[in-house]
Amino acid sequence: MTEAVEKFRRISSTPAYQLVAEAIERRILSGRMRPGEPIGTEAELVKQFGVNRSTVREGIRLLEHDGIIQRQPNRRLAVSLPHYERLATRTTRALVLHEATFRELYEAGMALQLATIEGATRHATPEQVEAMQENIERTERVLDDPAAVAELDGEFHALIGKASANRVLQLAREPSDLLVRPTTEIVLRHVKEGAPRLLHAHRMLLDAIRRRDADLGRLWARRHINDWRKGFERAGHDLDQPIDRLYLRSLPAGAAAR
Amino acid sequence: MTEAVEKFRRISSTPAYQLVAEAIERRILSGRMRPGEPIGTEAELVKQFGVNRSTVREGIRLLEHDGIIQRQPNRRLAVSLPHYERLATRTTRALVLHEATFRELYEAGMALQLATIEGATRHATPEQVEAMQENIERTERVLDDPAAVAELDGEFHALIGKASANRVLQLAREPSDLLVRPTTEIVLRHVKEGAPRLLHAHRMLLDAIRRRDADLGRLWARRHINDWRKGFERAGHDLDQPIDRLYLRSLPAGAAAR
DNA sequence: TCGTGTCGGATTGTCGGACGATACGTCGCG
DNA sequence: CGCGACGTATCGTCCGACAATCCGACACGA
Repeated sequence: MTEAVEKFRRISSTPAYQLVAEAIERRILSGRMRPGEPIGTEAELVKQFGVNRSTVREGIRLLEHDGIIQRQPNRRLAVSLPHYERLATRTTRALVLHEATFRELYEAGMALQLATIEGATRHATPEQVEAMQENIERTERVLDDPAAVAELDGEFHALIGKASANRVLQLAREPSDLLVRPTTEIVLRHVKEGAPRLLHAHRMLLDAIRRRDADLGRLWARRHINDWRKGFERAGHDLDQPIDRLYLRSLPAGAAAR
Repeated sequence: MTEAVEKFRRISSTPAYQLVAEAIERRILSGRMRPGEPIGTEAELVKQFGVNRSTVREGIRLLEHDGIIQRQPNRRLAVSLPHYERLATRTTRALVLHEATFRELYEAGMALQLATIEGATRHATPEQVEAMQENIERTERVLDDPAAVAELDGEFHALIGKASANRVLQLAREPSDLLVRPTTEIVLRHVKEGAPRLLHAHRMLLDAIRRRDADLGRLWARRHINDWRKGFERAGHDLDQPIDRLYLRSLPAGAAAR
């Protein structure tokens, strides 16, 4: 089965606006430009690249959209660090479009949460512990309001994420988090004992972090997530259904390109 | 500490090109447009939105860049499913820019790999097992070529990822994978017994998948990753150094906007 | 001195129009 | 029937232009 003729790749020239974006991106990634450093104005880039302003603008938009460059209050362009949130939003959208199921979310979330809590038990700073404590106290005060509790639950897990001191993990975890959050409120609405159980789990997680007891942390993380799953099912949802519908209802209006 | 005056939010109007992007995105995410379905031509969108073509183009670029719309061979625009690779590339870049360390990569990678292999032991199809077997055989034949082995190692783990049948996990795992891959070659170059050990681990992982033995899979995944870490350190690298340098050397030329 | 109104330059967002290149469908010819 | 020429549609790129806004400078008055 020798090939008689050598095959050619599909020919395709890269459009100029992409070349512009790649050129700037390479310079940033190479470390030659640090965050905060200004990129030229559009007019300057036009001169440097020798293309039209429209072309430059299309190229810049891509990087701006990715968050690796940003407009300062001056309106001038500057290198910047991409925020996790933006990335997570993209990933979230992709998962919705691919119609990933809640079961996939549950299984992946479990693995990620366990690793996160373990990191948190090892690396949490006193300030972070303090913030979690404060979060718990606020939760106590709004225990009857599912939306507020769900909101604070999200915040609590974000705090644990930060405390894990592992950015790779955080970036991996955030999308699942974004997808779980909207359902938490739904679960709390259907399961009366949901909020107290959630609060108790948070207390135990914080306790584990304070004791720096990874096993205890994992135990309660597991329970906490299983609570969510049981509540989800008890609320009449099927774990094998795709994520989309429930998620979209709570998609913030301007979440798109932000 | 009551505030005397009520503060205003920072005022900011959304530019038209973003509104265009958001409008189209919402329609896609809502499910009203399915993948493959054509969006109008630029001229049509100009008429519908009542803005200039340049504006439409800037908006379209963003969605095109995200991979949720795509140009067909016709050059016409159509809704499409974002590919994991593209998302992973973004996340990867973000991690490099944030100067995440190899230790974070190692810890997160461990958690993700363990979960992935567990999923694979449960869900791998015969075809996927076959593909892994074939990958192992190819690896045997190029055992002296670090670059080739590293390449096949990446492929092997991608196969396991697919076999896990968990897209959330896959999306979470891919960025770490992309970052680990370049270092594998470096490790193999410095550690003579690296390639055979890697091959053996792959064999054992495949064996575990065949037996559907999750514990065995986890065991070998753990060993496999620890091998990588030890090799990494033995090659003279510090686990606490940021990822950038090593990564960028192997960044493909056109990886940027692709 | 400090706050305020004004002005001009710089920059961006948006616009309208234009051209060449390419993909596709059609049609006529052999 | 096969095949090449031709016209149309669409995109990538370019050009020039204008209003809105931001910034800095400057003068003015309390």
